[in-house]
Amino acid sequence: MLEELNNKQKEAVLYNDGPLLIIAGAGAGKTKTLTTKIAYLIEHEHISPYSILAITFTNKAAKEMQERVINLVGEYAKNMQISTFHSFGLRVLRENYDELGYDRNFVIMDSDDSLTVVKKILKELDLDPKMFNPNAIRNKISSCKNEMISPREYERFASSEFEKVVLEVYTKYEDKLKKNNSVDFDDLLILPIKLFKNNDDILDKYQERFKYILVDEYQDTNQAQYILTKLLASKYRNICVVGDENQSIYSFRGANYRNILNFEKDYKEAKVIKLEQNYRSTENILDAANSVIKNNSSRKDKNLWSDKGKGDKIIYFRSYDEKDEAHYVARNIKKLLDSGKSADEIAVLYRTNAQSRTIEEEMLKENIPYRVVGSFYFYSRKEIKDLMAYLRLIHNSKDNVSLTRVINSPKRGIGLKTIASLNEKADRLGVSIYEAIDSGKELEFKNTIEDLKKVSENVTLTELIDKVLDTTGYRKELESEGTLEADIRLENLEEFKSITRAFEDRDGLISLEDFLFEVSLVSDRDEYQDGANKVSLMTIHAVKGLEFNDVFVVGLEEGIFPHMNSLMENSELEEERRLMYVAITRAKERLYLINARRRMLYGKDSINPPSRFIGEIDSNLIESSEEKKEEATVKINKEENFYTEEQEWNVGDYAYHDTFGAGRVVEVSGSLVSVAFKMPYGIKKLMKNHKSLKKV
DNA sequence: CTGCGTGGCATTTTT
DNA sequence: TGCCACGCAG
Repeated sequence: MLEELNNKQKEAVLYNDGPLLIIAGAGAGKTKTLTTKIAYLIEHEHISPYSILAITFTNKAAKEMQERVINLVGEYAKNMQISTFHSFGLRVLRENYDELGYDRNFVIMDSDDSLTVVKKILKELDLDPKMFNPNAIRNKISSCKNEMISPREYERFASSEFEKVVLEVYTKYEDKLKKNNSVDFDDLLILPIKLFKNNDDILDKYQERFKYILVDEYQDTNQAQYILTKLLASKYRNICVVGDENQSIYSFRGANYRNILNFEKDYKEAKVIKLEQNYRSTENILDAANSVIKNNSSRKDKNLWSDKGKGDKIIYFRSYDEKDEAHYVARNIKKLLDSGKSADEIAVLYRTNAQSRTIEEEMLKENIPYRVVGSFYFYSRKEIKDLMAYLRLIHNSKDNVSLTRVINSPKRGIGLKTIASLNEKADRLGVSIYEAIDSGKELEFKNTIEDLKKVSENVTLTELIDKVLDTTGYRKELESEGTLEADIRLENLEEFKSITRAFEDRDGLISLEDFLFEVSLVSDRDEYQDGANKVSLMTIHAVKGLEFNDVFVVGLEEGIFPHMNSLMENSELEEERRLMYVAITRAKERLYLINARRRMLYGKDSINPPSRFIGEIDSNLIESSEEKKEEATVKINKEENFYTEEQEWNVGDYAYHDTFGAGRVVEVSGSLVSVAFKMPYGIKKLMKNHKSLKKV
């Protein structure tokens, strides 16, 4: 078992007495170390799998880890608990819903549902959603919850008008969820904490059960996850966390990489082991990653190295526009495929989902097999959400969110007015909307659901779905539409049935309850399957933990990557840089960095200077693509026709100069502007309308 | 209540 | 650019 490990990894596997922090750089064999460690605990330390809790970042990672441990020690290992924080929280909740004041059949609301609730509350409060962005409010509520700030506590912080609105919405939001017998994602972490804090005996039970706790991707834990871990580990202190602060990319949803930097303060007796040998990438790629990340200030010292040799240089290509960029990517992927490389080993990475579109079009044109991971994933499609809402309603009729979603879909002549008055009645009587229904077309709807409830007791889940689609008229409505779009929706519903069937094949019968819970926590990344023999298109956030021979990073422009919204705060810029670090370290053999001189953005043409991250890579590691030179000359000639119109300049504007690169206007006088460029150029006086100077 | 058209608008990353 | 909210006519 230990043979395949290096010394550091071995040390990490063998140390099982007390807190352990494993600092593992990208590609340093972290998963291997963790799985071997678990296997070792079971086989050599004779720890019951039942006492082991391992937390991973995705459900898929959990499943893989479990499989690998089973391979090492056999089926016996099935009894261990490997899950994400959220699934673990759900499990605790299902075992203790009563103490927390929920009904057995509570439901989980996804972020879309939460947003719907927030919008609804704004309406009830008669607040203009244009003045108070529902999304921003939802995010604020979520971050409060993740930092364990209750509405009552938030009262002390809320001073601005926006915050006061948040406070009001937050209070109502919590109230509504409870009344709906539903919980949101954040509750899955917070409610267990509440439970443990208020019931020593229950906490003790879980501490006794999970004597060994392992947490992967520790740099991405938020406050709630941190506390949850701490509570569980505080008795036996056998806690092992693994992470890399350079790969912390989720602070926007409350992750705090300092949790990893502070581990040694929390556990004074902690042992620290660094895994610094990278088994994934060539030296050039690693050097590039290191030279980028060293521009960040707060990090633990770490020195990633590889014995794979220098390898190919990093290829940089500056395209004319986003179409040209996509074309370049497609052409080079074609070359790779023609030379016998597998599509599985190629990835195109971008900062924002919106960028996938152009790439996708080009892949279609060039007939390259591809898949887009994430973005518009299966469970967020309208027809799937509708079907899910029906199923939830059958399971828990108090679920007002699901009810309002489907009460008029397919059309039943129940409009906004009817729903509003039902809502009001329900509020008045202190019951759910479902319970408040007693007449009209609504009653027909209610009867349909009642019938389905009875049906659900005697049929399999897959059969139930057919019944739902038929008796509600949902299928019929789609069929009568006859559009291509409707056909796709029908196909998706069939696809959904094959998922439920797979569940049934796996576990025999699956109950509606188990299914709803299982499905509400699948993420888009969980859909990612190996061996599809397709090129992967995904955001850098989605690619974490994966690796490819050839990686194309597109859109490396100021304002896109690093993203516009992160330029003001240094901490946010550093997060973008970590994102760049993650992107680079996905590549095993070849890395392509690409950007566009101009690009359509929000319907407008915009010109962006190259990303600063490119400049941070030692230039001797980079080779400019050959194609660049030919194309660039052609394109530059083209460009000259475009930019001769008057340019208005103001102090503070960002500018881009063909020779001097990115700069910022420091003075405007007459027909001249003074622009501060990066060293060695410094401040230059230039003609306002010169072709070489563009506003960014 | 429903369907259609328009105009205004915001656009990061997601368990 | 594409989505969504809104207003209007049937």
